[in-house]
Amino acid sequence: MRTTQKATVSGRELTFSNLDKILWPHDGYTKGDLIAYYVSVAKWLLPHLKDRPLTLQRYPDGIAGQSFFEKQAPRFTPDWIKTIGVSADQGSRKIAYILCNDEATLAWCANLAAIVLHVWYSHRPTVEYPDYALFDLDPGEGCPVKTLAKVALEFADMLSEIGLKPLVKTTGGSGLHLVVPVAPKYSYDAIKQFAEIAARRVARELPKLTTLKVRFYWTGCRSGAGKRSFRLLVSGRARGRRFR
DNA sequence: GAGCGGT
DNA sequence: ACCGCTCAACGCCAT
DNA sequence: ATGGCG
Repeated sequence: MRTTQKATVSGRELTFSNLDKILWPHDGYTKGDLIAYYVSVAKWLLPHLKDRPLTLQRYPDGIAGQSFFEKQAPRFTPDWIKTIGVSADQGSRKIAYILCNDEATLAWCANLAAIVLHVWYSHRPTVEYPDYALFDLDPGEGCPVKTLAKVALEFADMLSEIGLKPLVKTTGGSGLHLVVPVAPKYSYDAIKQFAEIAARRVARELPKLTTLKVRFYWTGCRSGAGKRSFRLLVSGRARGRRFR
């Protein structure tokens, strides 16, 4: 049986379903908990989502079940939810992405068991122009956090020297992110090229003879994977061989 | 999770 | 009424 | 090559 209940989120009447459905079987957290959590952090989260094309990663059967991604806003999306139509490439059809600009939209997404939210690196109205580049630094096997941090900070220094203002962030996992804000006036392609050059320089200039094993991924463009995204594997095992 | 189309 | 399908698009790995 | 997995 499917239980529903109405609730008002920042002035908007929403219908939630199966609030007691367990999405985290180990911890017992439910879909209701997910919604409550997202609402509770909305004040800090929303600024990062505002006006950015959103892809939902939904887990209707919980984190142990199968997930799926959803770019196109579902047909049943209420009309008060803002969307933005963007085509992946010239000539391909537009996808109407959700813009999660308010608490009610966030709660509505959470009700769809959208545990993970992916946003583009650009926002309306300059949706073709990223406002940051992102380097994902993953520790290779046996790479201690300290080494990873050292590399991140040196990388940041290099970028600072050419006038950028990079930020080093922790991630949910074991890696670090280097976020590099840029003026929204360069294409995804241009930013990608810059990022590749920067990553290659780091690979060249950083101590190779230490047992350093760090991977730099340019997960660049837009959200998650996609035609315009590009991954750079800078350093693998001994003496950085493979490139992609 | 929700809607759709086929049985 | 119920079932099966869709909902991104990569690289990588196994057939 | 093709298909499944993450």
